[in-house]
Amino acid sequence: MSTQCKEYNFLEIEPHWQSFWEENLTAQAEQNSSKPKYYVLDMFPYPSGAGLHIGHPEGYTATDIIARYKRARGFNVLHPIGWDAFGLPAEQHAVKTGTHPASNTRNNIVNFKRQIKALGFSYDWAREIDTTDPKYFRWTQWIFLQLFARGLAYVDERPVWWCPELRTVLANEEVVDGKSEVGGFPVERRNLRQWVLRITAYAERLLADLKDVDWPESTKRMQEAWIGRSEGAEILFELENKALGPLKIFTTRPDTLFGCTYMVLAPEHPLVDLLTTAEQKNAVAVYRQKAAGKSDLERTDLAKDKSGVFSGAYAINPINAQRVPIWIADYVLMGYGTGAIMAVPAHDERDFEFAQQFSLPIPRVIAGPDADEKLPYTGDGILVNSPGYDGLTWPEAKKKITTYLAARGVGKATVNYKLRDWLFSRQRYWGEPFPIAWISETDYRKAELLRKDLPARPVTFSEGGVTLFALPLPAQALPLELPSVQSYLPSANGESPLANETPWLEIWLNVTTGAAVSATEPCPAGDAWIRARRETNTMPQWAGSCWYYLRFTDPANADAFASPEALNYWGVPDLYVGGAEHAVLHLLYARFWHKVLFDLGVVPQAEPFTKLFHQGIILGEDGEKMSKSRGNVVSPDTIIASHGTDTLRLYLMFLGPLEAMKPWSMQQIEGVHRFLHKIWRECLNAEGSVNPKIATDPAFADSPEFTKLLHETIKKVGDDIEAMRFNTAISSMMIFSNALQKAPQVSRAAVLTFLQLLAPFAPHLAEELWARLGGSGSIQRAPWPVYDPTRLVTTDVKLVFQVNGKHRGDQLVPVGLAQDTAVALAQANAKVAPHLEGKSIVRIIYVPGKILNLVVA
RNA sequence: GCCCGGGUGGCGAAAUGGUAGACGCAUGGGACUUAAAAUCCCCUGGCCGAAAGGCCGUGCCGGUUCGAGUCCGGCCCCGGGCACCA
Repeated sequence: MSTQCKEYNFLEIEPHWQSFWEENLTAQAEQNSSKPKYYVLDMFPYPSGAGLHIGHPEGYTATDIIARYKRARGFNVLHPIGWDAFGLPAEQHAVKTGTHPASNTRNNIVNFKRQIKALGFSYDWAREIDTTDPKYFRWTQWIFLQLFARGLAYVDERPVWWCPELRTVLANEEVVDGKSEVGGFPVERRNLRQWVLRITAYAERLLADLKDVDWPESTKRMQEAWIGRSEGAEILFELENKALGPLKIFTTRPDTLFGCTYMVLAPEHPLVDLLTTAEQKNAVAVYRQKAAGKSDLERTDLAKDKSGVFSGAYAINPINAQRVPIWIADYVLMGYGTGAIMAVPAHDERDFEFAQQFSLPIPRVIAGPDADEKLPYTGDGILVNSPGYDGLTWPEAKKKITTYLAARGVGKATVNYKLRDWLFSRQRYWGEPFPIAWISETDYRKAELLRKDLPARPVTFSEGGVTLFALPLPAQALPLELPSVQSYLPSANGESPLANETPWLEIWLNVTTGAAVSATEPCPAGDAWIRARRETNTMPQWAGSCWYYLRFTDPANADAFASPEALNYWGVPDLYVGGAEHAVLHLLYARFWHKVLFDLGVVPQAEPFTKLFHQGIILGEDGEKMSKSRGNVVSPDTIIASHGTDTLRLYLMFLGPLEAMKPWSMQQIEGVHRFLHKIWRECLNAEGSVNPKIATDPAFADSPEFTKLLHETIKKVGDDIEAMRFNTAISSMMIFSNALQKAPQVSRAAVLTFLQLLAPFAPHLAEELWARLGGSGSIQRAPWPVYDPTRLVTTDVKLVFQVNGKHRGDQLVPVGLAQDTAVALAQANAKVAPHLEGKSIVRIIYVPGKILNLVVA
């Protein structure tokens, strides 16, 4: 049932059809369908208090068009949405107001949902998920247990980014230019007990499998760079003080071993204290302290000035037995390789700078093609000053020297990655609690007899001389829910607010069932009960988004994160759309978890996101990034009220290529709005009844040109949707509507077909006009129009005449015109002839139907 | 510094190596109207020209080609990412 409005009253039409669709379940994915499946997914939003940003509907409109198009093409479409609702802003709000983050989150979700519904997206709301729902995070915790059982989770005291303002640690990736990504607060280094996930164990596969996914090349490159694989060798340098054992270094250039004139240890290197000589002790201690006080920002940003201090110790170069001084310098990072390097100043820019500063020798061992390149020389070349290896090329020498060292047991070829293990804990309240209890060694030994899900090696942590063992809760005890707390404020020493909740924290734990009783109560009877303290850290926001795309296939399942049937049928998203800002973080973490699940045999594919697309950023009208402070923010709510969501959707797609960064324009949106008004007027007269130009007689035939254009438009719109070129799809619909307007009379069928093309883009208007023109059922259920290739055939084409490559004229000619005839026509053409006068044709290039180029001299 | 994108009218943009500027916006002119809005029609890359027409034109310089926005080489500018990773 359509509305009765006489004019294009989008404020009446849009809510009308939104409730119609909601009541008639147009968007729900079918269960047990024999249709082919299509799974199209948006990156689900964090429901912030600020509401929907204009960038959200950009990507969401694109996926909605695809979803509606695929449904019309006979696919069973899964198009879900949910909430990535754990996270810092909600918690900071809780800290400020003292209200539970859950209630704030709930309010935000209500608002987001209202906004998203007002945009008319065809999400399957029956599959809505919320990462903070215990029914959901139960499975987040379950996946963590799988990682834990496989030895992929461990605890480590390590220097981490601590943000005093946020009172939490942040992952490397969450720190930008020495400030927190959220809020932009300064961060500092602190040593804290942390959960860490062994993502480095998957480095090779995360890198190799990038070749199998259809992603933007730039995003693949970013992940490649992030993983940062480099091949080289580990080499052992004997120390003069043999009692200390060898010094292990990593280098990608074993071929330059003869050029090593000093060694560098990172200030944090464990050997520093041991090998520093008495005379140097003071200087080294001072330097180390200074280095420790520097943030990484200072260590890298002020990078150009190298600093360091001599340790007083020497190592022996394994290739030529030379004595090499050992320096301590913070340009070597403890976190990469072995935290120690051999310095080859002649062929490494950093070593060169350092050597110059401290007047260390810089002997050349690689000669480039030109006799005397300036040092440092990092290019290709052959070895010199390397007795026994002179004259070899770089790769040959690399191989030969590595082999030589390996044969003597002082070196081996290795691969290093920049990728570090993933810091997985936050000292916060508003996140998934770890399903872990800390217990004594005695109790752990007992648990080992009762439990089969413990890791091969126990995860332990020592503090104040006591070693605690990490016992996972049994899966049946999940979810482990958050206790209610008095204060959401973390303690200043870096412990989560959960650490203050003694009744939740200190417990009697049943090892086999995971049942818990507060330790203030007497210990329940039975052997399985032990004393335990719960883990107080919570998981980072990334956890919930690492696997949500799997939950959508079977969101209500209480026995598994999703059933094998659902996972087999729906698989992974066929298309995943979201911002490029997640190029490394979310997308890398999710790939890691997916591969773990794949290894467990619970998901059938090795990669989660086969096809990925990033929508571009929409700038303000001033061409700057939208921001409150600039006052150039455009809110979807405002536009929906002034122009309607169909206009907004169409405009967002018409702006330019989806992936491009483009400025918003209030003038341009009027053009798109007029286009929709025009379609309305062509379909309906001022009284709101069918425009008399639309032929009611089914025998009425459109002109051949009009029919041809219709079929061209069907083809173009379909092709463009498939290729996600929505802007040109809309152009072609505008061209058609211009023809529609000029035609004195048109068939009803042609107009209905056109409305179907428009329907994925402007579903409300299309549905309304479809109903008023007597289309049967919902336009959303009508099968996608098929173009007739025979209608696209043209008999006459415009042939362009060129003389010496310059356009000189053109003429309408029959398709498949013979070359001789074409040349004769050109010669006879009044505009072409003068350019041929007095000249002879030396060459003819004829592309039938396109161009005839006469080369004359 | 390194790795990706991208530079086309007044503006957003379009163009399997084959008429550069489709489509839309804006500007100007006209029709309708008492008037306005809305709508419709026409013009609109630059220069020369009364016109017909000509010349130039896709960041810059060169090259390949009958023909280059598109391919190749070298630069310049803008945006994004990485950045002492040995």
